[in-house]
Amino acid sequence: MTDAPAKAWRIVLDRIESDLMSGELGPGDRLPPERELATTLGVGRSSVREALRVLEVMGLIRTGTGSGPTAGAIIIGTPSGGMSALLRLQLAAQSFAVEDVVQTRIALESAVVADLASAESPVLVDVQRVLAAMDDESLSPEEFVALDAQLHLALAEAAGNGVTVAMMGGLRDAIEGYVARGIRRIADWDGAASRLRHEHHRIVELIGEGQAEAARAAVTDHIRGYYATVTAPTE
Amino acid sequence: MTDAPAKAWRIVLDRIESDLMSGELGPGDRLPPERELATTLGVGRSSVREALRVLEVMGLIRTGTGSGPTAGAIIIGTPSGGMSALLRLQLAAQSFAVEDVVQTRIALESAVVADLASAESPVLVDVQRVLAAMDDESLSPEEFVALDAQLHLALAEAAGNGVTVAMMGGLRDAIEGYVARGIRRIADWDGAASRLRHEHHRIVELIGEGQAEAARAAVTDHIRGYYATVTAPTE
DNA sequence: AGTTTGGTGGTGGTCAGACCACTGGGTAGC
DNA sequence: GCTACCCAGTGGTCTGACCACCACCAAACT
Repeated sequence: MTDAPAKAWRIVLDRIESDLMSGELGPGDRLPPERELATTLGVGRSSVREALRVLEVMGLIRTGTGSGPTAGAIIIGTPSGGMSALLRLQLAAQSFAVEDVVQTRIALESAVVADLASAESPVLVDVQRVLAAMDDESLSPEEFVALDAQLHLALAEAAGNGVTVAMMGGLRDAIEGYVARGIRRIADWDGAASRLRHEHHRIVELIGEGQAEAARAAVTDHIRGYYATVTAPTE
Repeated sequence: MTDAPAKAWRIVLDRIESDLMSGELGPGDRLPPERELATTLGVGRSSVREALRVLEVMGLIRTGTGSGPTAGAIIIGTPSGGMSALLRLQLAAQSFAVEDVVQTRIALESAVVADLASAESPVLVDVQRVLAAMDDESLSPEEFVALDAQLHLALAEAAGNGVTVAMMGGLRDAIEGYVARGIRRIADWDGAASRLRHEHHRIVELIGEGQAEAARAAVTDHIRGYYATVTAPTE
């Protein structure tokens, strides 16, 4: 009873995970060809492919046809892709509520800015660059939203926490559909954009001044107001 | 050039995601049989299986053989495992650092306790139950750690944020291996356990008193101390 | 009648083989 | 020397087949 026959695809997945943890495989390395993996592990090629598909969607590998350096399954760490795919699907399955996603985003991002504000000399060049780009008042709503995503991600990256970056990116991607739908319903877009710009500048300012708690509060209000704006009906 | 031929398995994945978002599919529903999906979408069964495998690993569906209510691919209501699988793999691939995972866990959990402390009358029955169970001094380290995981998860569940619950569970699972390895190296286990017990009680106490900031600080110290204990060498 | 037994159909799980598209390098021809 | 072609290796896909499993049900048995 205890020896449940391991599913073939799980054998492959476990083996690759084990090789990753032992250092046998690392970023940039190429996995053996599917056919070779199949014979080596004693499973069918289709089972190998099922495992590789999981790794691909989770953003661990990138597959390419043909020959040469870009061909084959290559280990490449792109955590954001897998995270957003996971969150988006669970959101679609109604396992997650949009409100919870927003709240979690606040929790993460407020920690990020508080961390940045407490840092000696945070590196905010990317943040400042995006911040300046957003000051262009001729931006379309879509462009503005895209830059907004970049800005918040730049903040997370400045904090230097890869996990938080991935999670924040995933959370934002997951509800991108909701945001895009809400954007078009905003009556006073210029006013809303102006307010968001001001809040962005204020947050970065507070970080620079080292006021962690104030920055945390500002980010909380900013995000909550952002989603209130895009979800609230105009009528 | 613009019409990149969509990969067959992505057709399946997109279709299922679309059906989920439109409400065509929901928790508890059963997906069509693999063979039927294949003919319906005009792809091979192997491609369908690759998509289903992704959904399964992500914790969205559960597959079962035979016939009856447990057979087929069924949409899971409460997701679990997907997040931990993703984080564990990314951790293995060195895309994530353990330190970042710990830091992110602190960000989430401190927000949870602050939220609970600010709540009118948080429902902490589960928390209290686990807390009491952990007072048993005859617990083995393994049992203690398992209960510890339950306690922290119970706190997240009390806050009522499904996303945070999933993320915290995933973060903890992902580094379970590190914890388990570190546990065995602790010389003064009884002392460490005693300290952790005291901190747990203190945190719950602060929540009850509505001291959000103090609870946040206590949780931060608690988690950081926890990982410092299990990662620090005994020598 | 009630019970046991065996069949039956539908499900996922797996494998083997085949073919295609793509890529890069080597080779034959110019 | 240069160009064009062919070739080998890779992932991507489909097809067909077989197995294990399980609920249901009819036939056989008691």
